[in-house]
Amino acid sequence: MKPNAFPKSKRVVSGRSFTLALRKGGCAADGCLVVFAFPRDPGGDRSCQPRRLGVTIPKKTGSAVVRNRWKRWIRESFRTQQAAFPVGFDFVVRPKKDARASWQSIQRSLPKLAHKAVRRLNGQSVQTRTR
RNA sequence: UCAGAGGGCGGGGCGAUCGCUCGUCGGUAUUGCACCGGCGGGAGGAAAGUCCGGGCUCCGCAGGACAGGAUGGUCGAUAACGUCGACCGGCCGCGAGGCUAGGGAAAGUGCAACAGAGAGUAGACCGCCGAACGGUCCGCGCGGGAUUCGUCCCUGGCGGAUGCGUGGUGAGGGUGAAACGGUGCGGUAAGAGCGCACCAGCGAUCGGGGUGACUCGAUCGGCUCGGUAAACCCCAUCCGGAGCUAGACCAAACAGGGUGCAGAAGCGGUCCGCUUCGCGAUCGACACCCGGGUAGGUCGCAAUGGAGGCGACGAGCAAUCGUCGUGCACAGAUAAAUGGUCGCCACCAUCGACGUCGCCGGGCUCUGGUCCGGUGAAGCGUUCGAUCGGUACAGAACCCGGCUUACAAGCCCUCUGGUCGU
RNA sequence: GGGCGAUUAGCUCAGUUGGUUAGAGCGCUACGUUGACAUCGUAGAGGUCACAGAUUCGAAUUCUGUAUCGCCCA
Repeated sequence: MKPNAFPKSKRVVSGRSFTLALRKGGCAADGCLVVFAFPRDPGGDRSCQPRRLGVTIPKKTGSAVVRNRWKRWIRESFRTQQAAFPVGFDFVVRPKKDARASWQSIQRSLPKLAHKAVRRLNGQSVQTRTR
């Protein structure tokens, strides 16, 4: 497989995965994006499962054209920098409320937020285990 | 050249690279999913709003009526429409043209604030009038009575004055969005369609034109009979309901039901048996089947298809229709494809050159020009260059016909009015 | 995709057979009361009735279109 390809296996497809990530996943945000991370299969070997991306854009963001632009920019920046993301996680990305889309800011903050979300998820799970 | 009216086109292009989606062919793999490569297709004029009308699908349905909703000049077009075309009437504009829910108010009910005298078979505030009735005053004369013979009183009559009361009036003033036709003459106490003439409007009849809305003309009539139906309402016409998440099919897992004959082997639970072994019964596990149908999937869903486009011919004023031709185009996602980056070009804007043009000044020439300088926001350009400049509105989700709304820059056609020149 | 509803002062709401100058409460401003504040009293400001067009003599109200917001079904 080509390194920069983005087929369906790298996308979050089912509604259940979305709700899982949004409910139980680790969350990180900055001025323009919110990223949720959730491990794909906690029991299995993580390193051989690809990272997956899901984008959710609420209708309040704007017209269909604006929403399409958000989604395409997010997808594109994931596709071009996917090596920089942690392996074996689902990432669900959502635009921050009232944020204005911009190609540069998305590209900059997406991998950073992904790492941050994973870190928070790990800390959270450690806490629940000790409890 | 300025101002304007109507209509149409158009919706940036090419390339590189990294990606997405569908189809197809080949390969890896092969139960399948998947991956790789080649080729081909991949947003719009509004895809939008969901305001109408259809197709299609399911449900309901003997027929009709009521309720409710929609439409509303006429004729036509159409699968249908609240759409389109032509025409008629009304209003606006000098005009080209524009707007028009434009049936019925002499079926019925209702409404009209404030102002005003009065708001619907209305009404007398100011004003005008003094005809009629009453009152008061004056004059005249008749009759009766009294008498001091001067005259006085009473009764009713005639004439005049007054405008006090009862009244007449709808012409004038004033109010209002709206006040029951207009002008003139007659008429009258003053006036008034009270009468007459003409005009406006309404109705009826007759005649001409038109399929029709309607229109033109003549005669007669009552004399005027208002506005609002996007107030209730009446009339005519139309409408069964829901919608592709319609609907059809396949179908894990879990639970349920059924079958597993005879013999043999054999796992677990329970029962028979005092216990063990053994034997037997039964349930489960197991295998197969059944209906319902969840997760999920397939079809619906895309060209032997569509009320498609284009061209020719024909019919029609036109909307549109008919015939023939035409590989001319047509995407199909489903957490939802059509994108990111870069380069070149195009167009626009701004700025600067250059050219041209106008104006001013000067020189030469000697009246035709030419040269130099200055000047120009709101002059021009088949010129050149620059800019981290700008290039709209907007994204298919079953499909069509319309309507409405949004829209950068650019382009084209026809027509009207004015100004200037010839 | 389909079906409903709303928009009036800074905020929450009234406002019906269409009628003069659109109201109420809270808030705001000023003055008074107090040594000062709260409370209280008096006065005042603040409105393109979401926008545009139409009907009407007259529209917040009726009709049509547009915009924004909200709800329901799945």
